[in-house]
This record gives sequence, structure tokens and C-alpha cells, in this order.
Amino acid sequence: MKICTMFQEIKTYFSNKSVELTPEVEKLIEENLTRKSFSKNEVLLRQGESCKYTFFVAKGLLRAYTINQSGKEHVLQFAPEEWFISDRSSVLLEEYSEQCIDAIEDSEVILIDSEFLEKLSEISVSFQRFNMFALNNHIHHLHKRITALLSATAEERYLDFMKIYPNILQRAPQWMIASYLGITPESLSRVRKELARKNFIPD
Amino acid sequence: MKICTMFQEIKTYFSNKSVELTPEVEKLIEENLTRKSFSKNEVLLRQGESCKYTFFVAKGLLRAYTINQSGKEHVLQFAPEEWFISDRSSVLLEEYSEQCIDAIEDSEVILIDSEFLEKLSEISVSFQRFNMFALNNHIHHLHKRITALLSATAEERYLDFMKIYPNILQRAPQWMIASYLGITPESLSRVRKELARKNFIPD
DNA sequence: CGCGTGATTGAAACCCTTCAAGTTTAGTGG
DNA sequence: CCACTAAACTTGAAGGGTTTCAATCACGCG
Repeated sequence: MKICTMFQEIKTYFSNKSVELTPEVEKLIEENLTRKSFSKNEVLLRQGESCKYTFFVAKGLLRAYTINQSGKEHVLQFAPEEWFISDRSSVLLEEYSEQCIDAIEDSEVILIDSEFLEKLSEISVSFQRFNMFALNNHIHHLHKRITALLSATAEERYLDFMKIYPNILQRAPQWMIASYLGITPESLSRVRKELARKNFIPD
Repeated sequence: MKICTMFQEIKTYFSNKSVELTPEVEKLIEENLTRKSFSKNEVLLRQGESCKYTFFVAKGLLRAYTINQSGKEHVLQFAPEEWFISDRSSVLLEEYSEQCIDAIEDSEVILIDSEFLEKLSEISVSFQRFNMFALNNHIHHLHKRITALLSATAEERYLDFMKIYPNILQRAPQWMIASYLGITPESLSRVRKELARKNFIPD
């Protein structure tokens, strides 16, 4: 019934992040997590639904985005392998989500519910530490993004993105990256052209 | 020596947020927190220092901001009464902070070090829950701000700000609010003029 | 092969910034 | 308490970066 390799990716990840894989923790993982495949463009969370899970990407690429009144999408986050993605406030408050999450590539995803996270926190101090660290890290990251949006030009933001997410640059379509950067696809195209003109290393 | 009213504001706050004030918790508060006054314009944290404390505002108004290469300030957060403010990643990683924190008004601040937070987490499950909730809430809030910066006009962002922080609107100078919104003081002035022309309720 | 989606390019329009000057407000010392 | 000065706010005109709209090109997939 129980196949030990089903959650290998998250175990390896935890192990790398100093979350101790005690027998108790392993048992919790095997018995409470589920794994699911999503094909390209498949939706994991729709606006208006409540977000029951935190998703851990074992393989593939996901994205979280919002849609505003005028129907425009705004990418909040990309999640490649070894990333978590979820609408945390919707999970915690059990409220309806303002976000959508879908698959940019065919993806293998591990589904984590809040009960699991609570139990894991109870039985593993090292996970608790990791979780705290991860949350604070995430906040730091959001602060940097806000600062960039407040002060940097489209070109600067794109250069930043190239540095921080070189792999996503290759895998996500340009219009999604434009949406993440807060510019139109046309503008991103022009930014890239200008960088090429200035002898920037082409991707 | 120990005056019971020194930390009344944070006790009341915790109590309102369902953090149980057991004798043990009260003892921890009295013995590990400190309280300090800051006068207007006084700096609590400088860029390049490591942020040792999380600040709880008992009275007054603080702000966190970054300064970019060109010397421009960008306000990340305002913190009026009953708000926490700190460079979380600097506290956690014990690294040098990229932020500054200073007082917009004469302020009474309760200083909280990470040891206190860890101990409180250990002895109080209700605090642990509160802390998790607060962190997730903060993330949700940052997401909303990013979405606004990605899609809304200066006017829309200002109207949002008026709705969410009516009290800060009265207490922070306009150029700081402009900095928070990601526009110049001149632009904010013009936005306000335009709103007045359209018969908007003046502050 | 053709259709649709994504990327590019151009021209006009728009929002916001910049710079410069003037007005108001607030804080300080006499 | 008034006068003075600096800081904050306002206003105008010019300029820049980005968007919008429209047309074209490139590519992948059925």
C-alpha cells in the first residue's frame, strides 16, 4: 500500500533544511501527505475557492496570480522545484482565496494540509524552526520586491529577475514574467531589445 | 523595582488577541521586556546595524524604510499604537539590516528580543498560534500591496490608503505617505487636488 | 497547412517625474 | 509671543518611461 518513494523530494528537501526525519516524522509524512500530477495549464486553486493545501512542487513549475476588476492577471509568485506555494491567509483563515494557482508546466505536486503542518510543528522542533525561518525569509523577499516596485525602472527589475530566477526566465512565457514585473509584454519586449542593443548576454 | 504597569499596553494587546496571560507569561514579560521613549525623528535602527529587537508601539508612530543607491527613501511600513515593527530577517539571521526605523512622533516603545519570543513560544501555545496568524496576516497584507503596486494608479493607491489607514493619514507627513505609495510628493499633491475637485471628502 | 498564441515593432497618448518657483506651515530663538 | 527660517506643500511646464492600440512576425500544435 504505502510506497516509500512517494514523497522523496520533500524528505530530501527537509533533510537539506535541517528538519530531522525521525521515524515519527516519516510516518506523519507517509500517512498524511498526498501526491498529485497536474498537466500544463491545469488549475490547482481558483479565485473564490478556499485554499485547503500548501503545495510543494516536486517537479514542474506553478504560479500564483490574482485577477483584478479589469480582468488583468498579476503574477504574485512562481514556484519551481523545491518551492512551496499556497494562499497562506486563505489556508489559515479558511476564507475564500483571492488567488489562482495553476501549472505552467506538467507538474508533480505534494499536497499538504494545515492539520499536517500543525502536527509536524508539535512533534518536530526542527520543523518549527524551519517554518519560522521560511516565513521570515518570505517576508524579507516580499519587502525587497516592494522596494523594487517602488523605486526601480522596468529594466532594473528585469535585470534583478534575471539574476534571482535565471531558471524561471527560461521556463515561463515572457508575458507572465512581464506580469510579475508589473509591466506590459510589449514593454518587456522593448526592455529586452534595449539590453541586447547594449550588448547584454542574451539568454 | 518592578512596576506592573510598565507593559500594560502589550498585555492588553495580547489579551485581546487571545494570548493567555498566565502567571508564567506575565513573569516572562516583566522580566525580559524593556520600555523606552523615543522623541520625534529619533532613530531606532540604522541601515547596516543588526536589528536586535522587535518593537511594539505603546504610543506614537514609527516607520520602517530603506534608502536606495540614489539616496531616495522608500517607506515599507508605518506602525502606530498596537503594531509591531522590526526587520524580521535581520533579527532572525542576525545580519545587517537594510532598513531604517525611526519615530515620526514622540513614541513609547516596548523592546522585544528574539530570546523572549522563543521562550514565549515554548511556554504559550496560544502565543504560538497568534504569532503564526500574525505572520501569515502580514504576508497577506504584503501581497495586497504588491498587487496594488502592480496594477493600480496613484489615485487608486491613495484612496486605498485612506480607507485602510485613516489615522496614519492624519499623523504622517504627506511626503512620507507619497513614499509609501511609490509616488513623488508633487504627484500626491496633485492627486489630492484632483480628488478635492471631484468632491471627495476632504480630510 | 492553417490557426492561435506569444513576441515584436511603431505611433500616439497618458501618467507620473523632474525641475523650478512660489506659498504655506511649523519649529526655534530672541 | 512674535519674527525668522527651514521644511513641507502646492503649482506649472517640460520631459521621460510605460501603456495602449494596432499591425506584423514567429512558432508550435492539431
